[in-house]
Amino acid sequence: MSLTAQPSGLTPSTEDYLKTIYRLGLDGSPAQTSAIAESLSIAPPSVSGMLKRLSETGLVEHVPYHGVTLTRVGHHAAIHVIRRHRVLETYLATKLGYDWDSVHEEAERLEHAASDELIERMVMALGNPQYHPHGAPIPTKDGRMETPECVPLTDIAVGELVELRMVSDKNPERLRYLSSLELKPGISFEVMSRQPFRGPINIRFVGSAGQEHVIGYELARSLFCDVLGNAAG
Amino acid sequence: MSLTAQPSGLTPSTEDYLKTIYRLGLDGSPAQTSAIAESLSIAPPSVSGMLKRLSETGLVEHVPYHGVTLTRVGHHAAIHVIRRHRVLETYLATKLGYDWDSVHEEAERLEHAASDELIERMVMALGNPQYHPHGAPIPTKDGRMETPECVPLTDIAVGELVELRMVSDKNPERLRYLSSLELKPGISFEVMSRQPFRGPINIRFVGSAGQEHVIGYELARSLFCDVLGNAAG
DNA sequence: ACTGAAATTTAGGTAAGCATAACTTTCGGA
DNA sequence: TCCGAAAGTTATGCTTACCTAAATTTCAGT
Repeated sequence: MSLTAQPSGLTPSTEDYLKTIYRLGLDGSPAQTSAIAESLSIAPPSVSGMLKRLSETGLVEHVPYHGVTLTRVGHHAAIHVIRRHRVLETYLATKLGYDWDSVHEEAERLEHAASDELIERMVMALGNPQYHPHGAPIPTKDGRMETPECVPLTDIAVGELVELRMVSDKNPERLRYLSSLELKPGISFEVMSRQPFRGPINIRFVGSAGQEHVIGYELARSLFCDVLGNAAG
Repeated sequence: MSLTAQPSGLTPSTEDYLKTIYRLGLDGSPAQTSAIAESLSIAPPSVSGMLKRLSETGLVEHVPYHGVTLTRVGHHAAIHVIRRHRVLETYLATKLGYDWDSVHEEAERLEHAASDELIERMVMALGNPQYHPHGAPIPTKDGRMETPECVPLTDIAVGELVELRMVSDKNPERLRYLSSLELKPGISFEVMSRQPFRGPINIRFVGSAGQEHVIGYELARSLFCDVLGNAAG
């Protein structure tokens, strides 16, 4: 009994920090202390303290007052956690009937407790999936992640025909709302019109029904799409 | 993200203590500090400290120098953890192809992270099982546990015909060994002979093959059986 | 009843992770 | 260039949960 050490050898808290620093660093710039603090709902001084420890263990490169980046080791560990998280989400949604919008919270806890063996067994049971239910890519076991060339809906011009690939939102309410509109990965639609000044975007589903929806700018920023072509063409 | 609090509201450590105190108190006597310490691989003074905290939160009744028992609340929490543990073990073995002997370690970690919703979804997927792969009963959602009237193999007389119900051992090597002898819950055998002074016990499987095995006393203590009747009768 | 070994608790210390309050650094704008 | 707000860090303290060493309590055997 006991031996409640994490399979990864890292603490849950450390894994959460690595994931967050990874995500905030995706644009190429170092992650800021305050952004990490906000993302994890932790006070900034606590983050400073943690960054010091992470830096000492060689997981991150911290330049005081100038943000933090992952080392090669830290990057690898972050990808590993993200793989676990996304496999768990996929498994929960596919095999255990979880709603599309409620898997995140459960996976957030299990990702720290699940061994690699469990994750690989789930991958096998799922038939080696490439994408998870929100459309995000699942990193491979050896730490590579295909980054599909998709673009936020806010960057797509009127008249374009697109396929929704990925919804990068963690708010269950918003996910539920999108789900209620049938805005799930895989669906195709056309951008009908756009209001200026970060205004809402009008879309129409491809197909017989051809329902129209108005999407607020904020929400549209988290809808990533593949461009299929111009509807007029 | 973050919000890595346990679904139960109790810390993993607390849950481990409650499980252990439950198990050690099954014989009706209070659990001793040193027994808890040994079971959890923790130094006795650490256990004393933890018992104080558990006592203050009302989960246990601790009489210093005289052992500890679970309060009603603590008992309920312990059963809850055991249910989670056994459902997880059953699910891992049944649905994800885990070996009979390797589920324990994985369940030991997941039991602290799995929400009630996950556990109930697993129960549904399994078709509401009554027993887990080692034969131990799974407590019901409302905290009741059928205690089958089974007896350790060491208490069974020569000539009795029994069915193996439950293997209460956590050592993977021993479990593997039993597995290799086909000594799994559900199998029936007859007690052929017994050596005195805690000596080994000779058994023969019921059926065409009728293989015989010699079981050491220590091992036999963890094999719990239902008595089916007298083979000679 | 007493005594000594075993069991247990108390005393004091460490590390991880959080917090708040106070200080320091950075950087844009006058 | 300098100044002040914002961002970040240091200082300090808390809780959980572990440790070792030193006291204390219990209890069996005389």
